[in-house]
Parts: sequence; C-alpha cells; structure tokens
Amino acid sequence: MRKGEQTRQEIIRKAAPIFNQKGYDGAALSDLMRATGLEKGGIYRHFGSKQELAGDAFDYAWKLAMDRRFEGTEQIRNTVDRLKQIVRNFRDRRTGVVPGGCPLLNTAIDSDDGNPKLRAKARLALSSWLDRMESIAEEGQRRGEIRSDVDSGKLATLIASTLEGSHMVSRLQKNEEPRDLAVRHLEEHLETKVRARKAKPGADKS
Amino acid sequence: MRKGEQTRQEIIRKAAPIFNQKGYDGAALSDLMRATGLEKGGIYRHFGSKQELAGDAFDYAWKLAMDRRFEGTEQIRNTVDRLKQIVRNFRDRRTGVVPGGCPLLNTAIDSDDGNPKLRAKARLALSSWLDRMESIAEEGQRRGEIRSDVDSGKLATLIASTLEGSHMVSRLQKNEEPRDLAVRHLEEHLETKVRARKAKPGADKS
DNA sequence: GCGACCTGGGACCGGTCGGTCTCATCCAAC
DNA sequence: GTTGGATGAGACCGACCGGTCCCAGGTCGC
Repeated sequence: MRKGEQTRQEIIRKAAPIFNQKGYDGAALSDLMRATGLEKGGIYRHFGSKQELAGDAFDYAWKLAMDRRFEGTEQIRNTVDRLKQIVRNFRDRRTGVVPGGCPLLNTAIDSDDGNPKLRAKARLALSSWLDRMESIAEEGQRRGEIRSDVDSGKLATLIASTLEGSHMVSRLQKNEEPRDLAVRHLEEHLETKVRARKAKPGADKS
Repeated sequence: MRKGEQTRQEIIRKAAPIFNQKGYDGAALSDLMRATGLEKGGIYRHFGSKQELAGDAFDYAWKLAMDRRFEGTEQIRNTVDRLKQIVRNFRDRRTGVVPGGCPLLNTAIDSDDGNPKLRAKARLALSSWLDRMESIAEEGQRRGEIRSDVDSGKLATLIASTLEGSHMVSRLQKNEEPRDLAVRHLEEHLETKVRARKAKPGADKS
C-alpha cells in the first residue's frame, strides 16, 4: 500500500493542471493518460471515476493556491497589514501554483450547471478562503486595529470578489494591469476605510 | 432566403442558453437538438460547425447583456450618475438576459485553454464594454464632472473587474449579497474618488 | 400552378468518450 | 526464495461525439 499511494499522488499532481486548464469536460482521459504516462487501467486502479480524480485534483490545486496566498502573512502582527499582504500575494506570489489560473474561479464557472460534486467543493473552497480573511478582520476589530463599523464578512467578500474579477480580466487580456489595479484599489480601501485611525486627542468626528 | 434566416435566428436564440450554461464542450449537439427541436441536419444546414453556432450564440447573448447593462443610461446627463446607473443595472436589470450568468465571464473561463475563436470574441466583448465606460468617463472629464486625476481606462477596468468577480461569487453562493456589496462599493468609490468636487471658494486642500 | 430551389429529417460515418476487466508482472513480507 | 497481494497494461465495451450526405417535402418566384 505504499507504492500505490505514491502513484495516486503523482496522478493528482499531473492531472491538476489538465483539469484547471481544460475544465472537467475538456479534460479527456486521453489527456490525463498522456500527462501521467499511465494507461487507463493504471489510472482507474486508484480512482473510482473521473469525477473522483477531478475532485482530488481540485483540492490539491486549491491547497497550493491558498498556501501561496497566505504565505508569509501569519507573522505580520497588524491585521490590516496582514490583509494587505494577502491581497498583494494574490498578485505577486503566483509561481509554483497549478497552471491555468485560479482553481476556484475555473471550477466555479465550470461546475455552474451540472457536476454538483465539483460545485460543492468550489463552494467549500470559497468559504474557507472567506473565513480565513474574515477571522483576521475580526481579530483586528478586537484589537482595535480595524474600525468597528467594518463588517468583516462583507470585507472578506469584497476582497475576494475584486481579486477574482480582476484575475479573470487579466487572464483574458493577457495583461497584468487589471490585477495590479485591483490590488492597489484594495490596498487603498484597507488603508482609508478599514484601518482604525490613530486616536487623535480632540478629534471626535470622522 | 426568408424562412431559413428565421430558423437560423431561432436556433441561435435557443442555443445561447445551452452554451452559456454548459460551456462549449458541455453543450452537446444532442442538447442543441433537443432545445431547438431540430435534427442534426436541420442545424448544420444553417451553421458550418458547432464553433460557428457557439460564436453566434455568444454574440447574441452578449448583445442582450450589454443592452440591459446600459439600458436607461443614455439620457442621464451627469456622467458620474450615468456610470452609477450602469453599475446598478448590473445588479438590478438581470431579467430577460440569457440564462447561465454573464456570457463574458463564462466564455472567458471556458475558452481559456483551446478555442481561440471564442476567446477572441470574449476579448472583443470585454473591450467593447470597457470602451463604452471609458468614453463616458472621458466625457465626464471634459465636462469637469470627473476629476482630472482619474484614469478613465483604469476606472472602467476596475468597475468591470469588481462587478464580474462579485457576480461569480454571488452565483457560487446562490446569494445576491456579494453582487450588491460590489455595487455599493463602486457607488461609493464613484461618489468619493471619481466625482469632481463642487468648486468651493477658498477650499484648496483636499 | 409549375418548376426550381430552399429546407429539414435522419441514417450514417469514423473517432473518441468514460469505464470495465483480465492478466502478466512487480514488489514486499515472510 | 517463495508466495500472495498490489499494481499497471491494454484490449474491449457501448454510448455518444461532431459532422456529412442524400432525399423527401415544403416554399418560394414566376
């Protein structure tokens, strides 16, 4: 049971870019066979169906993406700065992730009609991302670094929405600018609308 | 040459939702046959290939979407208000468009790997949308309604990115909130960062 | 009302799809 | 070193894919 698991992981690793680039329908078994160097039987030994493999491949791709997006943020003390770093990571730390763009965006659109299994995975992925950002914002509020009138859930949603949308536009245009633009817009938003002002003696009004 | 063209348009109308919901690969000829009530030969009489039909279906769907998004905006004099209405239309005027979500978003993701024909159409669609918003912003600057330090191209890109991203999130969550959130965020942005301030005598600093 | 052409049906095509099954081989525990 | 289960190859399956083609019938211009 050792070699088998190794092969299984290898298949997932090799299959993830195929699914991420071509989508579920577009990724044919023949593509997966070519990518993995295995015959059909060799693949189906480890997965009960194409769906199961696609699911595992998505989990793999998403984990990689999440790791990159939160990389180097844990040690940032100030929560607003931490959120800003997460936003910047979306733009800057894009090497080493699965090719084909954001797996969440791809899978969300891909599984829009049928394929409820994949869709459920995409939903869960989004939730996990939003939850992580939301809890950072909540921590910030407890610590007084983030304004009390900020809705942390809505903030997380706005960040994710803006980043994903700009990502789509950037990919379509093959141009980094939209993504960079969104990052800078969010940075400004975080700085001016989210970060709690230093308590200025006598300054009561906003 | 009359009946034929009628049928052709009918096929496009019926096929557009299929392509928009299922994607290019996911939309099988059998689906299109069921939707149109025609046999294969009846469809291929009017289109040289599935690609050609998909292209026409996208154009049809996008035109509908654009019409809705700009509906009732031409007569709005103030350009900032006009942009705000465009943003609100994205949220509010969603009936009567082709089912399956934004055709641009869907096609951009769907045609990400292969299918350069569809991808070119998606690119063009994005450009046309951005251009329309950009020229409104430029008009606003000429008229002094929009700050001179605003980059109209970047503004258009930011609006499109934010709306499309929130649209994806809303669809994935089956929840209107993200889209509404993005709209309100953009409204505020337009109001506070884009609209030219009334010239206040003596007020020089921001 | 006739003839020509336009239209759509549906059988047919080769290819590929996702998936199954058997069997030789490999590997690892004993 | 032997043996039994884990592993992967690849032939095979029925279904369905996009696409072609011919023919019957409908729809026009005249």
